[in-house]
Amino acid sequence: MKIGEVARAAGVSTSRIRFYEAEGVIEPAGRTANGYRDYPPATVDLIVFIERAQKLGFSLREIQAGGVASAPHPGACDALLPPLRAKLADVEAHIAASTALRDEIAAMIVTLEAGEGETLRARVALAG
Amino acid sequence: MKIGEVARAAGVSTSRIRFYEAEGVIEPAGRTANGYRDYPPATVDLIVFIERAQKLGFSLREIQAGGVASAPHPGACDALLPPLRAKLADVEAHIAASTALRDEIAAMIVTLEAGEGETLRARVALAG
DNA sequence: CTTGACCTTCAACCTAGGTTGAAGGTGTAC
DNA sequence: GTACACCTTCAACCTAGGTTGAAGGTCAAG
Repeated sequence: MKIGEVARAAGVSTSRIRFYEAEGVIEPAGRTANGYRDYPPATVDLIVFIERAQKLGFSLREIQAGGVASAPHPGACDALLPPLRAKLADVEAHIAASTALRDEIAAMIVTLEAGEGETLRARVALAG
Repeated sequence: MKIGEVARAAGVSTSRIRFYEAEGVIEPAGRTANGYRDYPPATVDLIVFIERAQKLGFSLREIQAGGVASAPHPGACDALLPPLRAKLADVEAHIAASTALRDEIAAMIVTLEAGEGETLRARVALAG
């Protein structure tokens, strides 16, 4: 598949695919006689996967390190477990912090509604 | 307070404080006769607050738009109510998204632990 | 044979959130 | 009177994840 075909199929720009390749996130494409990149069809799924992983909060470096691009056989996917567990812990901490923030903002609103503006700054400073 | 004092008290660099001021996230400091910035002590709390909000996923622009820096005297604090309410909704949406993300990551871990590496690609591709 | 849609490389630019460094003024202490 | 910490501005640099544009090669259609 030419880069444009892959791009359309995966819903990304061609420049992004070249960028991924240059960064080593996906494997270098083969080349046709005229020098055009020639991708295997699986590249489309791979790019969709990468997009998805990014949305899950993984950086391209993490995705690359996870060996996603070169994880053909089941065994190699095990490399994804440690970063996934770490990410899970991150996200859980984040949820806890966000929940605390929500409560705090709600409390600030109550304070303001009660007309006790002066105490707001103190509340903000003390919280967290 | 001079910028260095504020920086030490808040645990940030002086360059960062100048940066915040330049970006309009905090109000411009007054100046002493020799041209040094002169901050009110409350700036320390404000910077601590900004740090905290950032850690929870708010951008400087959002913090700025929230009018945090210009929350002055009690009366004007009412101006904070609408942005605060908006922020509350944001945070709640954020929590919901993070929770969904957590569940998804947990599901991926389970898939990997079950040794079904081949299905990971499909799961990831289909999710979201 | 030229038009238009592709493809190539490389370099420059973008946002976000800063840091680093050069060049210079200020203030206090010995 | 000079050393040293502190302040000023401004410009350049950094990572991340790309996009945009210039300059040019390729290919099928009309």
